Parts: sequence; C-alpha cells; structure tokens
Amino acid sequence: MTKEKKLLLMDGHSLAFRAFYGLASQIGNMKNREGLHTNALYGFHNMVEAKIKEIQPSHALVAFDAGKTTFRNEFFEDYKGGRDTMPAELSEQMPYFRELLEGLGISYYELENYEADDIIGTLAKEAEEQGFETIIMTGDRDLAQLVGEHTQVDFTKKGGFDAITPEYLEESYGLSPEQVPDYLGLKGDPSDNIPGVKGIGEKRAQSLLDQFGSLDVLYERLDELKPSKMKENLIEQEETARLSRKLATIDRTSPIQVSIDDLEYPGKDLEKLVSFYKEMDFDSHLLNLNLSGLDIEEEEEVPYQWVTDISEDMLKNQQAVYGEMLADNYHRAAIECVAWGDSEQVYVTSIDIARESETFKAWAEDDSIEKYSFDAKAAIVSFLRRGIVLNNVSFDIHLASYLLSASDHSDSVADVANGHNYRGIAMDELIYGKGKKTAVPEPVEKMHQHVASKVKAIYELTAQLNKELIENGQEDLLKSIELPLAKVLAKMEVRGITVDAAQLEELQTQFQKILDHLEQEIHEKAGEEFNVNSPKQLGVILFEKMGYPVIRKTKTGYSTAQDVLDKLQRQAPIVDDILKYRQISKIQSTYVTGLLAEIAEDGRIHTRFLQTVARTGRLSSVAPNLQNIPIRTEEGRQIRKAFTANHEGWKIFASDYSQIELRVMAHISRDEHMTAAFKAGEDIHSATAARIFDLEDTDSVTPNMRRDAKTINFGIIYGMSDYGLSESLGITRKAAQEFIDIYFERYPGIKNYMDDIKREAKDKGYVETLFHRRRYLPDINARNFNQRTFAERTAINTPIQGSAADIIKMAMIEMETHLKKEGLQAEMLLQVHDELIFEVPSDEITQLNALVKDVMENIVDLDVPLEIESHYGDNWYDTED
DNA sequence: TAAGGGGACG
DNA sequence: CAGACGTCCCCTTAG
Repeated sequence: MTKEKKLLLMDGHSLAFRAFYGLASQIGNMKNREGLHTNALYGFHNMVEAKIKEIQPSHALVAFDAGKTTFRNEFFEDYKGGRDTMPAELSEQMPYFRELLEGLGISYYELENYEADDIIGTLAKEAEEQGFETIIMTGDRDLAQLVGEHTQVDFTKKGGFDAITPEYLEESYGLSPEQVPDYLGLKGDPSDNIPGVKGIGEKRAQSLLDQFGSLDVLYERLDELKPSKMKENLIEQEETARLSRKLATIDRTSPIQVSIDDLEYPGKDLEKLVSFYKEMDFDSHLLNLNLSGLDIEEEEEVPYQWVTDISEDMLKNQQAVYGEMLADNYHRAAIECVAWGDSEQVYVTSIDIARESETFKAWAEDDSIEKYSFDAKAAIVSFLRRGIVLNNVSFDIHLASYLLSASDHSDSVADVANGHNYRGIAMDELIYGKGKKTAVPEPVEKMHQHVASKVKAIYELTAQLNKELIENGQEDLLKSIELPLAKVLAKMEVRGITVDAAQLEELQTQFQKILDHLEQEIHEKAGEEFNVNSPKQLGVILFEKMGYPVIRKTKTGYSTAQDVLDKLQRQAPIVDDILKYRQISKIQSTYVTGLLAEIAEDGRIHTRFLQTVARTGRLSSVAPNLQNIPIRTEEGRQIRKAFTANHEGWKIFASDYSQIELRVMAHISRDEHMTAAFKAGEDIHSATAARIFDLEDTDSVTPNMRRDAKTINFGIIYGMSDYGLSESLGITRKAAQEFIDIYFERYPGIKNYMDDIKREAKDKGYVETLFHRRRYLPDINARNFNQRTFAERTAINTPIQGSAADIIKMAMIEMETHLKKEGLQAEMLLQVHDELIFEVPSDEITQLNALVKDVMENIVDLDVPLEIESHYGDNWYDTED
C-alpha cells in the first residue's frame, strides 16, 4: 500500500508573526549568545513540530510573501498600506527561518508579485485534483475560502489551532467557502487595508449573503432592499465593494514553479538542525535530541580534586560552596556530594566526609569567611539538617538573577549561567535524566565533574552578577534584605509548625460523611450517577440533560465555576448541593488529606518558602502551601485548629499589617487625602466612602457604602477597568466609570501615580519597588490590547504589592534578630504576605506583643503610619485579641 | 505526563 | 477582542 497522501501547507509570515507575538513577553530573555532575538523562531519551530507530529504529512511546504508589493497593488495602490512595519526584534529573525526549515526538512517557496496565500491556494487546488488531504496552517482568516472536502485550514489561536472545515464555517459564520471573498469585500479587512462598504460589518455582511448568496446577485437584485443608509452606501460604493472582493480573492492559478512532487517531506536533517539549535542556543531542543541518542554533550572539563581528608589550606575566604541534590525538596533530598572552590581549584567530597570534618564545619560556621552560593537557603537548610552551620553566605547567584529580573525563572546553575552569557554548564537533566529516571550517573565521576563545573560557575558569576546589581542600584536589596532573609527563612522551615494529625483525622471522618450524603443527593436530583468532581460530566448534566441556560463557556466546554453556578441557584435546586460538595471536597482533598501527608516524623510540617518565584517580590510557599490555609468559611477554618504550639503552655501568636497595600499606595502616590485619612487613624474604606459619596463625615457611611468603597479601593490597586468594577459591584459599566472618575477626582494624587507609573514603565521598560526590586514589562508597548493593558495593570500593582513585600521581609529579619537579642524563646513560624505567625511561651506574650508592634510598625518610615493587629490562642483558629 | 478547570489564600 | 494583582494544589482528561 502506498503511503497516505497528506500535504501540509504553511503561511510563513503569518505564523512567524503569531509566534513572535505569542512569545512577546519572552523578547527580553530569548536571545542567543550573540544577542539575536529568537522568540519567533522558537515559537514557530514548536508550532510546526507539533503539527508535523500530529498529522504526519507526506508532503510539506512553507510559503512566504515575496516582497512589499504584489499584483494586487497594481489595481489598488494602498493594499496592505498603513501596516506597521515589522518590529526590528522580528525582522532580524526572518533570515534564519530558512535555516530552521532546512533543518526540519521542510521545503519553502516564495514567488515574486504574489503572496503566500496565492501559492497556498494554487497548491491546494493541485492537491485536491491529485487526491491529497491538505492541511493549511495560518493565522490569516482570509484563507478560510480555501476549505473544502479534502482541505482543512487550521487557524492559530491561544494555545493551539482551530480546525476550520466547511461545516464549521457554515455553523459559525453561515458562509460557504466561496462566499468568503464576497464577505470580506462587503465588510472589509482592516488588517490588509481592504476598505469594504462603509457601515457594513460582520453581522450585516453575513445577513446580506444569507439573503442573496453572493455579491453579484446582491447587486442584481439591489432594489429588493428597503431604502436605508446601508442601501445608499451599497449603491455608492459598488466599485469599492467589487474591488475589495477582488483583493480578498486568493489567486488559485498563480504561476508557481514548484509542484507537489517537489514537496515530499523527508523528515528532519539532524545535522543541520543541531547546528541551528546551537546557533540559537536552543538548549532544551538539543537536550531532547540527546535523550533520543545523539551525542552532543559539551560540558567544560573543570579540573577538580576528590578529597577524603579536608585540610585547612583547601578552605579559604570567598569560595563558592554547593551541595548537590537531585530532588527539589531539600528537607528530604539526599546530598549526593559537596563541592567548593573558585576559578583556580575545586574540591569535591561526600556529605559524610564533610559533616565529620571539624575543619570543614569550622570553615562553614566562621562568620568572617564569605561563601558564595546558588540558592543560599537550600544550602543552609540541607547543611543544618546534617549538623553543619553555614554562616556568612555573602552572595547567591540564584537570588541575584531573580533580583536583576523577577520574571527570570532560572532555577538551576545552568539556567542562570545561560541567562548571563556564561557557557559550558550542562543542564542537570543531561547528567541525571529526568522524571522517574533521575539518578546519579555511572560512573559517579561524571557527577563530580558536573558539580565542579557548577562551583566554578557560581564563583565566576558572583563577580559578574554583583557588578550588574550595583549598576541597577540593587546591591542593598540583596545584601540587606534577601540574603539575611534566606537565613531567617531557613530557620523557620527547619523549625516547622506542629500539626495535630488526630484532629485532622477527626475532620476527615466528618467531612467524608457530608460528602457521601451530598453526592447521593446530587445523583438523585440529576437522575443518574456521575462524577461530581468532573466539570465535563457536570456540564453535560446541568446544561444538556437538565437544560439550564449556559452562562459562560470555557475553551473545552461549559463553565461550571462558582460564579456561574451562583447565577443558576434560583432555578436549579441542585446547585446548592454542588457548591457545598465542591467546598467540602476542596477542604478534604487539599487541606485534610493533603496536609496529613505532609506531617513529618517530628509531628511538624516543614514548608519551603520560595524566594525567587513571585514576580512582585512576595514569597510563596510549597510542599505544602501554608499561605492559603482556609479562613473564609467556618468549615474550612476548622483546619486551623490543627495548627498548634509545640509545647504545653505555649500559644500561637499572629500579627498582621492593617491595609499595608493601601498605605503603601498612599505613600508612593503622595496623595494628600488618602495620606491624611491614614494619619488621622480613620477606617480607610469608610473614609473613602465618605469622600466619594460626598458625606460630611464617616459616621453617616452605611455598611453598603463602605463595602462598595472597599471594592473600589482594592480595584484601584489592581488597575481595574470600568468593566471589572461593574462586574464586582453589579452595576452598569457607565455607573462604574462614573465611580472611577469621581474617585480619581477626589484622590488626584492616585490618578497621577497611575499615569506616572505607566509612563515610567513605557520609558524604562520596567518598574521598581521602594527598595529597588525590579520587574521588566516587555509588553508595555505591545500593539495587542490584552498584552498591553495587562502590562499596564502590572505596572500599577507591582510597586504596591512589591513594596509591601519588601517591608514585611525587613520586619522578619529584624524580628529574628530581636528575639535572639532579647533572649526570648518565642519563634517565628510562618509568613502569610502581610502577617507573621509565632509560637510563644505564655509568659512571654506581653513582651512579644510589644516587640512585634515596635518592629513591624517602625521598620520603615513612610508618609503614613503602619499599624498592626495581634492575636493569640492555643491554635491558629483561636487567635483572639 | 501535561494542561485545563476550579478554588484556597493575601 | 477581553476584561482585577499575586500565588499553589487537587482532580479529571487527553495524549
């Protein structure tokens, strides 16, 4: 049997554009070592590779537009006029597409005077005649006119492709393929500067074609239309309409010099592809090839010495130190080997030799000896758990690269190195494998070699990144905040928090009964058994079987999210049960079962606070996340009863900042009215309500007014639009806009801040917090509305959320210092963004209460006071004043 | 194994 | 057109 005849045709420029904008946020960090941007090449490569894998074509071609002008310009000069020129970051990538395609083994073609569309249209026609199945990949909607029984057009969309078939076209637009040019002729196409008929958009074009079938028939029978403005336009602009159609019609008989036989797809040319990947620094692709058997490994061979006896002359001031672990949870992971050194010399040993060496331990602990690291906290924790105290870690290339750009998610030495033009470190996956197959390599020297190269890289990158930090004015942020914090967090993590398993198990039984009952109830009301946890099955039950109105769709089906179900609550008695089931089921799986599984042998939970994840500078918490323990519902809040103090007679003590983000905003914006309200000690939401509702004083503020003011205050911090506010207040968009206008009028300083910070982001390309934490916003000047407005909201929010994060981080460092200095036994356990949680002996409560207030409220001097509230109790649930 | 939906927190 | 910032985790489903 002959191979299936399948032709894949791709629209080169259109896909390149999509790839470029799809990865627009990566522009900043996707460059090869020569500084060439690579995001479009990367995205295009992935798109094409995925499609090839999916459809397994026998023939393939990428068509490109040849030049600026085509035959269409001969009869319409302005065709594609007014188009923005291609961004420089993209045009510099264009010459390399050919190289990439040669590596992928795909033919490419362009034809003077014609567009890629015409090449594709002509070949698709030929293919149809020869009995091929054709798939066309493009981002350009015009190509819909090519669909047919054996020709499918796949349009790019977020995260994949939409397959357009004649049936789809009929269903979604009510059009046949032949009607597409007529449709575009009527409504026009702004992206190609095709004018169309004035006043006719999508809807009218559709209904006209529905009625008359084609543009020609429409003009023959124009008198059937009732007199209207639209009819006048049609008459007046007949010539434009016909011209527009002509422009939108793909030429399926273009004089191409290739035929389908030339397009046979032979598969990848690995040699060419590898050299392309190397040129572009596509390390992950290289890695994939390697795992499938190709040897391209090129790690620099750093000389190292394996030691079994550690002597003093090996240990100096200002060396890099690193413990290798193959799993990310350093509380549990084994340390496979320990290494230290500098550019000249690297030593490698085992963790057992290191921990038994008094010489090594003394060096590690010596506060006058500086050590450089990758991930200081991981090193401190993993060493501490083995009796080695690691002091004076004076640099951390992981933290440094995060501070230089908070969006940089490098989380290995190789990543940081690659991101800073330092080559020669193999990716860990290459040495250790990935997923289930992760293991120490044979022979073990391969690992020692790898770790030695990391140590050298840490040492050398320390100098380089330190320089970059100084240039950015961020040296202090590392030295005075992040590095000291790493040590504080390390202690908190190792300490852990005591969780009462028996208590959780009791909850588990209770919740299970409720869940069983609710499930039964739901099945009864639905009239059949199904998995309530499956949004897909639930959607079918609610919207097909039971026929309730569809409120919103997701990309895969019906949305059954909470706010959707809320809207059905009145008419659908089943949704109460579903909502309750969801709520309890969440608590049961994530917080009861989930937390039980995380309790260590010491009866405590040891989370990890991630210091380099959140792009605003906040911490995050994983394995488990202890920053989202339920509090908003009573059932959920019960979980907190299981978090207790470790000793009899001790208490859990919690202090939280009141409105720290709004206070920070008042300070940054210098808005006089908001500042005054905080200074006067007013309830800020009431003060806002009084201001925007024109009240004499806060006494006449009703609870509803306060609630609305609170919504607006929060919305402002997030850069909310009129639409967003109207949704959350349940008012019209117009009313919401009026609210916002009044708000800005009454708080002009805040309005100025919003404008200034956006301006600044556009000029500099980044925003900063009060303490110089930096976040780049590559999309701030994007042409795409969503990307740009998202970047603008981020510009507004990041300095606020990020400065608040800076402040509590400083307070944590200070608290740890003071607890020690004042000889308190109390210990800090957790941070939840604006809140610190301690355990404390009862007789220290008064002292702790005073200390925490002093530290947290005075850690920085803003234009407004900082205030905290503190509570304590036997567990995290019972924290009364 | 990865992606999407959904939901917990500040 | 979509549509309030920042996280992490569980479950189901598709590959």
